[in-house]
Amino acid sequence: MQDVEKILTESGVKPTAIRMLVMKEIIAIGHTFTLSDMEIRLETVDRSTLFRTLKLFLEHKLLHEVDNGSGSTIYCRCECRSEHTSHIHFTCTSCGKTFCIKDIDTSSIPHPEGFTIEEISCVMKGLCPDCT
Amino acid sequence: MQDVEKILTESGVKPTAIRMLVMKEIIAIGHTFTLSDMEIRLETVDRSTLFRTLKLFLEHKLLHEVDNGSGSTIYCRCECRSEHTSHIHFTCTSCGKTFCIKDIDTSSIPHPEGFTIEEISCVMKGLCPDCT
DNA sequence: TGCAATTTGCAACCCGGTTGCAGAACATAG
DNA sequence: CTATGTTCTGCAACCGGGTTGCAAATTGCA
Repeated sequence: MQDVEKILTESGVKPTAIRMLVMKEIIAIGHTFTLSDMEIRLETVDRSTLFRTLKLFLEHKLLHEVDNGSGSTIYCRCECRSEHTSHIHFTCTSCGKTFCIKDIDTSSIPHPEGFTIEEISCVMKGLCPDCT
Repeated sequence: MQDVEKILTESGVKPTAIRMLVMKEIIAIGHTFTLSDMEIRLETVDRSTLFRTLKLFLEHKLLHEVDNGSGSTIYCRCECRSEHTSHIHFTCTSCGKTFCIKDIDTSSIPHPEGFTIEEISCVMKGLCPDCT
């Protein structure tokens, strides 16, 4: 188990009991998750507190957001959080997990002429290696 | 003005007054739109009726859906609706319009190893030619 | 220990999407 | 032209995710 308190303080987040609990859970989950996932796993913690905690983590780069078009925000704590390359995400239609595909950079996607690109969001859906 | 009634009947949609009104508005808009856009433009028509009408149009391939991660569904009636290649979409951060980029096929995006791809959703954000 | 600042929980709201239901419009048979 | 069954529409209400105001609890520090 990584030192949760250290992770928080190093990112400038005051390590309250709840925040450490949430970070511990994030690490336990391993892959991506939603606010609802967290609500279910940490029943004792209020929805709004979880929301604010995850928002704080986002601001401090402890997490990043993935948009897979499901409508609900997906949070992800993967190693790429310190890098600045934007990458593709993959959502498995069988197990529901979302993955960061770190080895494909979005800059390898052809750019349309006449448009100035600021951000690329690319999500693939299908079967992950475990579900194939 | 294209013959709205003909467009509907040819797709197997019964051309009621409201449906013709909606289709006329879709053509007038020209680019993409949301349910809320339509609500504002056709104030006299009920939200649920518009919702059901657009859903019907989707089913009959008179429209297609774009997911730009905004949470709300974007509808689009572009020429590509008859083609089966999936393409990239672009949302302008200045004027808010969403465009279908028909000349870039999503199959040109590198695929990750071990994953079976069923669907690719790729949305770029930035400035459109008009706003650059 | 005491007080100010921060964090948390509760309740409520917003917004987009969606549904059940009843009445309106329509189409068809007699 | 009327009666009947079907389809369409509007209303009201609900759902789920996100978000906020506020008061109570907790925390940090003098």
